[in-house]
Amino acid sequence: MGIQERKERERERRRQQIMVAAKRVFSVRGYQKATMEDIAKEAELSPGTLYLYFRNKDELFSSLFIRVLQYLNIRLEYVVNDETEMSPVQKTEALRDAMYDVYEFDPLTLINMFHLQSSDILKNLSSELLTDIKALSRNSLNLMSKIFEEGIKKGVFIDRHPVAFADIVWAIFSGVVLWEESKRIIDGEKNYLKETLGIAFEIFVRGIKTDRKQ
Amino acid sequence: MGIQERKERERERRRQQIMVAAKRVFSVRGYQKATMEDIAKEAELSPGTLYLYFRNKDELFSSLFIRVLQYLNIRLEYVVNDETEMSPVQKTEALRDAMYDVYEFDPLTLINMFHLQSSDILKNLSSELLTDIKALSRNSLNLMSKIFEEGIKKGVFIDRHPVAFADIVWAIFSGVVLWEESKRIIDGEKNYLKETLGIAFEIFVRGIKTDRKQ
Amino acid sequence: MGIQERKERERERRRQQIMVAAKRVFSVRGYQKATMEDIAKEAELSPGTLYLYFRNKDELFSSLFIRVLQYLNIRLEYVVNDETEMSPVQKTEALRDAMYDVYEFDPLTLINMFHLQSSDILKNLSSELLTDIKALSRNSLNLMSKIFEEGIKKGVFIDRHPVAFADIVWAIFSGVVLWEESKRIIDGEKNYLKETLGIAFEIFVRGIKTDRKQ
Amino acid sequence: MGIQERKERERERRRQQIMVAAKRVFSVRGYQKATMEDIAKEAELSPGTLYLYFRNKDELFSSLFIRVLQYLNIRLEYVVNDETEMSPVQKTEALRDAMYDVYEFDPLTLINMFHLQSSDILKNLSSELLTDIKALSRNSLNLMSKIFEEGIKKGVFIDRHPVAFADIVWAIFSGVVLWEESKRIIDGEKNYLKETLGIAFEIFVRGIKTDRKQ
DNA sequence: CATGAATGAGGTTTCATTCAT
DNA sequence: CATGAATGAAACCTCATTCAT
Repeated sequence: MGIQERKERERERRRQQIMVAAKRVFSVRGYQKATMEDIAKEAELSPGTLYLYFRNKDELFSSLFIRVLQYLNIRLEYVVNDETEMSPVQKTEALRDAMYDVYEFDPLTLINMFHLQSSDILKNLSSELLTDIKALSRNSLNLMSKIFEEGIKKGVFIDRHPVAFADIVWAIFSGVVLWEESKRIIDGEKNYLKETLGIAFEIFVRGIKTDRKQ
Repeated sequence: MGIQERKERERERRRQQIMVAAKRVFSVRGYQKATMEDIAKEAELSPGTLYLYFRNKDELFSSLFIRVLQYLNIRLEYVVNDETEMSPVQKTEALRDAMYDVYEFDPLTLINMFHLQSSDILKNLSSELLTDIKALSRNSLNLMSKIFEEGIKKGVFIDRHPVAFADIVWAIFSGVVLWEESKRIIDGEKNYLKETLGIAFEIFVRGIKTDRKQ
Repeated sequence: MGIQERKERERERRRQQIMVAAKRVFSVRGYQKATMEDIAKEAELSPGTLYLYFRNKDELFSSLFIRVLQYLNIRLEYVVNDETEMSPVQKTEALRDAMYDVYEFDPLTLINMFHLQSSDILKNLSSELLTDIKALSRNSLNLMSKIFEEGIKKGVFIDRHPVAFADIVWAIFSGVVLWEESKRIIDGEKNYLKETLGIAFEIFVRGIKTDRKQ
Repeated sequence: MGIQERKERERERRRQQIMVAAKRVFSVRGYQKATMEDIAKEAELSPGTLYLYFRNKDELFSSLFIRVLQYLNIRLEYVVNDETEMSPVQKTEALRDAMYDVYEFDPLTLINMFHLQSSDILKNLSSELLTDIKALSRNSLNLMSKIFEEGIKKGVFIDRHPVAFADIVWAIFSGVVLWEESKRIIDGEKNYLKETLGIAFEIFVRGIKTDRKQ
């Protein structure tokens, strides 16, 4: 391992350290209320150091999205490229589980993604980051739609454009997550994400099957 | 009408005037970027006056939710208490249209409702307001679940707890709105909310019907 | 005096109060080392208040120039439009005295005007302010050149373009001021501006006269 | 050459290397906007290394003045000790050309010299550096005044104290440079330094000659 | 009741300087 | 000697909120 490479690795480690701290702070405080000083303190670094690794607060925030989207893509690819001869319906179940794991991987960053105020944030991103986010988003949509495409081809799912299905899955997922979270906030109750997501997916799959009896 | 009452009425009028202005400003700017001065200017009042009607910015913001929830309840009651002998499936279609109108009534306040940063906001609410929000939310859930209850009773929908269905409808709705909005933000494209919402509802209803042929 | 007018007057008074404070602080500290908080403290106001009257630090700084340039123009017009039948040479003496008074009016703001770092500042000005500064600068050049134009017409001064003369007067003036000031800084000695300026002007006028004997 | 001496020489080379880089960076960016990191990068060194050769940013900045003043002195000595029997008036022309070359040698450091904000800088200098600057300044004044002294002795120039003349030459020079620069900044036009300086000197020389016809 | 000028705490970001390697 | 990552003080500016009129 060259000295160059070691440095690069060290640098990456620091980035991760900061992102982990940022994730925690943003999760607890939300984007606006989280201060760079909070994050620095959480990372046990000085505020100035953060700026050696991230151009500004927006960019630090956004880089967290990338992590989640990357994880999502990995999980989806795993489902799509499955070698074990899963049926289309089984694949939707695997999809559901993948979505659930994505949520568990980083619940609060994910929620922040749906955060509309991010519109302001997105505008200020370096085009580099924005391009990455777009690419990852599109890729995950494409992967999901492949699942439905296959089901349609095999005559198991009704014949609608698979991307529309993928959109709806995304929407259901977002909706369940947000709805559960918002109930949790208002009521202080624990959430039933797994259960609700399960039912929602079941209903969805029932709705797109060509024949009721499996 | 007593003098007391007239005063109260006048006061309410002012509150509404401010809320209308606030809605416009929050919609365009988002919660954080909207300043109290912006809102005051929009309402053609002075900043100080706002504080005579709302304790602080959070409370003003939150009171907008009430408006949306009230509108939602009115629309739902209309569907539930329908006298025209609509079938359960027709009622779900009416429900879909109601949801769509709710979105149109005040798209951005609604989106902000799903806004997790509001978690900070919700914590700072007067318990009075919070109680109102909770009550209205529950009421709308109950109204929705009545539609499904009826469908289940009539054997048209599968036999699951109607509140679960209502939750899912809420989730689909939230998800479609947010997903469409976020795509609109990222791509700068126009949104297809109506279309996507239509397909999602259709799939949902297909999924909960006991038999394919109506 | 209408209420509108009184308010406007009050507002102008505050602006002046801030500018006076700013002038003092910039003079002592220089542009970069002077902080808005320093100025606020000097004006016995809070930092935020400064921003109600000036968009930002640059604009506050630049507005001081306007004051000096306005004073310069007043003095120059007085010399140019003189009714007392001064000879061209006498007018150059009046010009010299005017320049000297301009320096006394606000020595340090004037010095800051020659401040090259202001190049950065000038770029950030509102075009409104920049336009004012340009206009005032040009006007003072024009006024000065009128003095020389008259002398040339009367055959008292050699026939060169009067604006060139005006430029040189400005340059001599700037040069004397800066040179005196820099000597003062390095040596801690008192300055001899009046004397040096007097000699410089005398030499200048001798140099442009068509004939030694007046 | 002892090992001690070689080290010293090596050290001096490094200092020069840094100063050359600093000159370039200060020229482009101005004192405040130039960062130590910029300079380090330009010198292909690390920021820390700069501090092994210069106590701080101010001292690095000021050491540039020395270079300019040294060059000025070399040029002036060349004019004063001329062997080619130049007349006093010709010497003033040579002086003018020398001043012009000084400006070309390092325009922006020179301008920064007139920069009053440097007052803050000068205060923080090591007395060693300050002494050097003073000595070089005085020396150049003395050299210039010798030119005028000779002219006075020969009856070509009027009988005033030669140092006063030297002061005025310095002032005219400073003034022209700054005035030209500030016009360039405001108008974005190219500068006419050579031309303006030429006219100013011509007028100056005309003004101190005892007789119009040479 | 209404005003709106003033407040001042607090946020983001920069950069001269240090010090462990 | 040289490095360069890290520091942290300090600057500018915003804006929710107050209070004298």
